[in-house]
Amino acid sequence: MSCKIHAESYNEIIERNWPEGIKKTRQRMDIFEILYASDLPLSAIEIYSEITKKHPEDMYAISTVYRNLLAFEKAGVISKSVLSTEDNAVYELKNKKHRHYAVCLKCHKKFAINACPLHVIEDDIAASVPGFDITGHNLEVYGYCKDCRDLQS
Amino acid sequence: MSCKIHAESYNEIIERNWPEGIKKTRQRMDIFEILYASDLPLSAIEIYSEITKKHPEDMYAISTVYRNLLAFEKAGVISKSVLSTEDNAVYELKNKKHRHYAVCLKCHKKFAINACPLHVIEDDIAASVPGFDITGHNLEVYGYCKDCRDLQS
DNA sequence: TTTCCAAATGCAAATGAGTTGCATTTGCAG
DNA sequence: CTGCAAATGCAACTCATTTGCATTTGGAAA
Repeated sequence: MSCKIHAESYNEIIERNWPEGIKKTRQRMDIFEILYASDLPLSAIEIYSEITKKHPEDMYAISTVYRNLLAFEKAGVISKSVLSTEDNAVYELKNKKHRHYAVCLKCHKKFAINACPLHVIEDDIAASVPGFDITGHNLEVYGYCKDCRDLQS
Repeated sequence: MSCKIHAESYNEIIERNWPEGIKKTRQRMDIFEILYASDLPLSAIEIYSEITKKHPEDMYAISTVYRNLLAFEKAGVISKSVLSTEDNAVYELKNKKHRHYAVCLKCHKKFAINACPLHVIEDDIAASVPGFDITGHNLEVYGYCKDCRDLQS
C-alpha cells in the first residue's frame, strides 16, 4: 500500500535527527516535527497553533513552545531570526539547507533565494573586525513581489 | 573662534537634508539630528532618552518618537531593522553611508563592516524570484568579538 | 500679520510577543 | 519499579510598540 521511499515515519526521522542532550518529550517532538516539515521559518505562535490543530485533545502552553525553542537554539539545532517587516521572531531547523528569503513589503510572502553571501562577509570581517569569530548570519531582502508590484498604481 | 569647516549648524544640516513632504516640528528635528549624529543605528527608546537628556525642560511622548520614525521610514529617509540578539527595532538614516554590522552574541556590541553583498543577492534574485523588485536589505552577522572570545573557557 | 484647520502631539490605556514563578507532572537513570 | 531533576501548564508579569482622543501647532491662505 505505502511507498517504501516515503514510508519513513516521523518517529524514525526524529530518531535520526534528535539533538544530543535534549530530553524527548511529546511537546518537543511536536515542535521538531513541525519545523522539520516546514519549508519556511515559523513563529512561536504559528508553531503553537499547528500543534493545537494537530492535537486538539491535549493541553499545550505557549510558554512551553518558547522555552523549547530556546532549548533547541542553545543546543545548536535551530536558528532564530527577526524580519523587520514582522513584529515577531521566526525559527527554522539548521539541519535543513541554509536559506535566505526575499520578503514582500506588501503581502509579506517569503521567497527562498539561493545565494548566500557568506564568503563576501567573511573576507571583509577578517579585515575590518580583527578577531571576530563568526558563528552565523541573517540576510533579509525586501521589496515587492511580482504580483504586488503589478497591482501598484 | 569657530572653525569654518565645522561651523555648519544643525539648522543648516537639517535645511539641506530634510525629506520632502514632512512637516518640520521640533520633535522631528530632534529625532533627525540625533540620527544624523549617530554612528550606529538607534532604538526608539535610545532616541527618546537622548531627546529628553538634551531638552529636560520640554515634554515629549515616546509615542511621538514611534510615529515619527514611521513617518520618516515611509518618506524613505530612514531604515528600520531588527537584530535577533535584541528585542527591539533600531533605526538609521539612509542618507548616511549604507552599512552592515557584526554583532557580538555576548556583549551585544556592534562592529561596522565594509562589505555589502547586494550584487550577489541581486543576480540570484533575478534568477530565482522573477519579477521581484528589491528595495532594500538587511544583513546581520553574529558571533563573538575578540574580547568576549578571549574570555571564554 | 493674523486666521484657520489638517496634521502632529501628549497622555493614558491597550495590545501582543515573550518571560517567569510556582505547583504539578513526567522522562528516564538507577 | 522508584525517585527526582527536568519539563510542563497556568497565570501573572514585563516591556516594546500602537492607538484613541482631546489639545496644540506648523504653515498655507487671506
